[in-house]
Amino acid sequence: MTLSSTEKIRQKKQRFLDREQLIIDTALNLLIDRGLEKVTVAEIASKAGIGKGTVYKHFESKAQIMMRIMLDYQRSTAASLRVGIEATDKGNPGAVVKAYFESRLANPALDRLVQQLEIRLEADASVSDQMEQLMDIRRSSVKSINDMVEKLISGGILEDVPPHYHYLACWALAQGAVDVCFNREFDDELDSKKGLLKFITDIGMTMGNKGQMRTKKPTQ
Amino acid sequence: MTLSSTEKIRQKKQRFLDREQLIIDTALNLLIDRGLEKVTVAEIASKAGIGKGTVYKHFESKAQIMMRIMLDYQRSTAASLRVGIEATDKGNPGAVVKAYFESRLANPALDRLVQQLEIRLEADASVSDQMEQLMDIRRSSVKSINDMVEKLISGGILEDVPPHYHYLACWALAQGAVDVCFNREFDDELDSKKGLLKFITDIGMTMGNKGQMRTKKPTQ
Amino acid sequence: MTLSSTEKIRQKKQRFLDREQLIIDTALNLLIDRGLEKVTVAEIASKAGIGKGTVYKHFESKAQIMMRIMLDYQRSTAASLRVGIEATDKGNPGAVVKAYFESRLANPALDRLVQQLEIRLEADASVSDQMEQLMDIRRSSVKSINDMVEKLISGGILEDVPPHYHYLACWALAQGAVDVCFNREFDDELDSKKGLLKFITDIGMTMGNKGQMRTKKPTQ
Amino acid sequence: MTLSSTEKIRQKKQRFLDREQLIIDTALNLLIDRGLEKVTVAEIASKAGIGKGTVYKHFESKAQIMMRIMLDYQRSTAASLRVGIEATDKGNPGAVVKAYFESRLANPALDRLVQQLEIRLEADASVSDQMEQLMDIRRSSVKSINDMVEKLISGGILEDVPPHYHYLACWALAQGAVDVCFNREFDDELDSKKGLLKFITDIGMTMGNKGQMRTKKPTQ
DNA sequence: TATGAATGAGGCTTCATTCAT
DNA sequence: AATGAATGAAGCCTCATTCAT
Repeated sequence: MTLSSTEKIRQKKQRFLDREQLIIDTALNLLIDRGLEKVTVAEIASKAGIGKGTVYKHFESKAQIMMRIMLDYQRSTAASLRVGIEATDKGNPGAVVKAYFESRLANPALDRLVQQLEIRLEADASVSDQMEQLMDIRRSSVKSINDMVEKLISGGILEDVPPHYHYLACWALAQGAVDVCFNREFDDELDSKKGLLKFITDIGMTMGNKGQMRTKKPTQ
Repeated sequence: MTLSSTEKIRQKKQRFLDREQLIIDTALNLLIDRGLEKVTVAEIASKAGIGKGTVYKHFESKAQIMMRIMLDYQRSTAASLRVGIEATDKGNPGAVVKAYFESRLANPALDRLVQQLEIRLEADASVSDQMEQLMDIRRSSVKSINDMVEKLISGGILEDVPPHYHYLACWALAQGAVDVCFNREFDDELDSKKGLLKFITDIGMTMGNKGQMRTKKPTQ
Repeated sequence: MTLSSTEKIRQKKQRFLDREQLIIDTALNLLIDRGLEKVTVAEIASKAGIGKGTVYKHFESKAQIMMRIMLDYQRSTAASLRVGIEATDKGNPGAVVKAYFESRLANPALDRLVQQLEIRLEADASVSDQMEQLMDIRRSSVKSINDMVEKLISGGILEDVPPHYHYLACWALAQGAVDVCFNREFDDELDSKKGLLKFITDIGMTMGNKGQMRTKKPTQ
Repeated sequence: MTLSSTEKIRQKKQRFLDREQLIIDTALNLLIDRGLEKVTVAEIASKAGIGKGTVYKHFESKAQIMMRIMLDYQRSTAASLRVGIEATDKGNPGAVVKAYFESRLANPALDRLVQQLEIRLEADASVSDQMEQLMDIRRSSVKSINDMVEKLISGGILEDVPPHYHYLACWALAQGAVDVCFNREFDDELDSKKGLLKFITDIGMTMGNKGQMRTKKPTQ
């Protein structure tokens, strides 16, 4: 049973792409396990079972591998968000926030890694193009959220503060929720962990909601 | 007017300690300005106006300098916290949280740096002793907080969930608040920045308070 | 109209040879344009529109490609020289020198490249066989020239110094003329360039002539 | 017998500079012996008996070492030339040319190496500053020569062609003379070598002279 | 005591060559 | 026969740390 020539070529291409994904996955695992600055290209290659040179057939540099991880993650987060926004549009006001928290908390280690990567690559001119792409995706997500927030403010559901306050407060809490997973006081059993994250997510979903909080200004 | 021998020795010690502080301060500034992985010992020495070898008279290694920055910061945060706890004991329930947020948001760049440093040094055996010290300080702070939270729960002020939920939620939000300062969507004018941080701090101070939120469970 | 089997094979061989020439030509252009050490086999293949593996069907190594360029050039120079020698034999004493200069100055970039290649490959054992071939061609040329020079010395036309002095002086000047084309002080207009090269060639044609030079302009 | 502190510091600086010269010398020898592309920084360090890192205390990069060799050589050639120009000014018309040939032929291997280096570094942006310096020195030399040539043309000593023809022709012949030393037909005994180089130098000193050359032997 | 020159392990990247398809 | 993905030796350079002065 022979394969056609085009079929063979397709298979080859697929193997090539698979290998690319293998590199990403291996790099991702190593970066999460051993920390941003401890992982070398040689190690990625060796753990992926390929030669060092092969890595450079797929990526121009170590920075590009990292950048790719960031972009993949940003795209996946943005997609989750879009689903959440659609659900909110259909009348479920908490859906965006929930989607947002869920997508970020689905793999806290990855989320945290991506934060580290962003700090690391921020000033790296060699990936500025991809960084710009990433910012584009993010800006587009943020815009969708802000549009939605404005609607919810108009609808009297959210407190009337500058719309991005809501987004950024939510971002901040999610960020903190991610980090809390790595807090050393938090080596608890899984149940407790889930409970806490739900506790925090609930805060995220209600904070800024009109009426429910701040019946009294408690500060100062 | 000659100085006594002991006085001379005291002066010498003081100069030595001043120099040590100079190294710490210089390292701190460089680490904040140029990022964790870009700063070399040579640079610290040069910017501090001393020789590289001198740095090693004060610190065994680069990691020890970083560790020292962490310890200093942890101690200062713990002190602020103690003040807050005392105020809360005297009947101002929000004071701890406020103190906590204020101490962490007083210098977000430093707070963030210390987070980075912790990740960086977590697995570094050469500083495990100091890391243990740091954890001791932290555990002690956490214990004080949890004690207080338990009182507030008993007093019906805070929601009755495992006490450390309150602490960790608060920690998470503060963490997020720190990070939000470096969010690229957040290059706003100062006023807006202050407003947002107050918005977030207020959330921190009310979240978990009984009665005010969660009159309806909004999730699932 | 079907082709005979031998015809098909001939065509195939021709295509193979064409491809070989294509590789040589592409390599040559790249080497001249971008410099000896900047050109990679991958680049040659890509610019020639063939696969990297194919290059290795034609040449055992990168060094062999370079060697081939040298041999081709040496053969072509030797041929020009033979023509010049014949003309000199027929009574035109300047013809050899003129032919020699013209063949080397016809493409100074190529001549210079070949010099670079020779330095590069001199000690490369993997091409010592071909290098020996090249030396054979060269030795044969030199012998012809020396024979001729001896006749011209006997005939009282050239100064009576060891015959190879004349050849080597001529070689030196030609070498210099080639290099002068790349001298940075020499970014002149074309006219000036031509004038200078003629000036130098004239020197080459008269130098070592007995008694006097240039009482009459001897060229064209 | 103790040394003063300043004296100690001076010694230290001197040792540092000596080491720098050692690196240059070692690099020079290796480059000449084994060819431009075969020499690695590790090798230079090892042959100089120092660590690899030490090389980088003295030079920013391998290219800077090469550049330094070029600059040193250019400066030394320029100095020889100045002496020759002064002698010519004092009434010895051949002195410049003689000085020029002698300085270039004093160490043909070095001269040739510098030519190779120039080709290699021409397009290297990382040394463009030093390359500019080098060109400045060279331009200054060329200007002095052209001034002198103009005087000699006015004085009826040199043929009336564009002044830089004389310089470039001379340059070309010197270049060729250098290369001839490495010509494989030229593995002669030393005497023959000297004779040939004198033959060529004489050509250099008479070429372009008005009326006639070599009615008298003009050298030495 | 303070210094900074010296060190070399270790990181990233390139590229000639091989070989399975 | 043609291809190009895979390989890994080898090169350049950085920087934490040491140690002689």
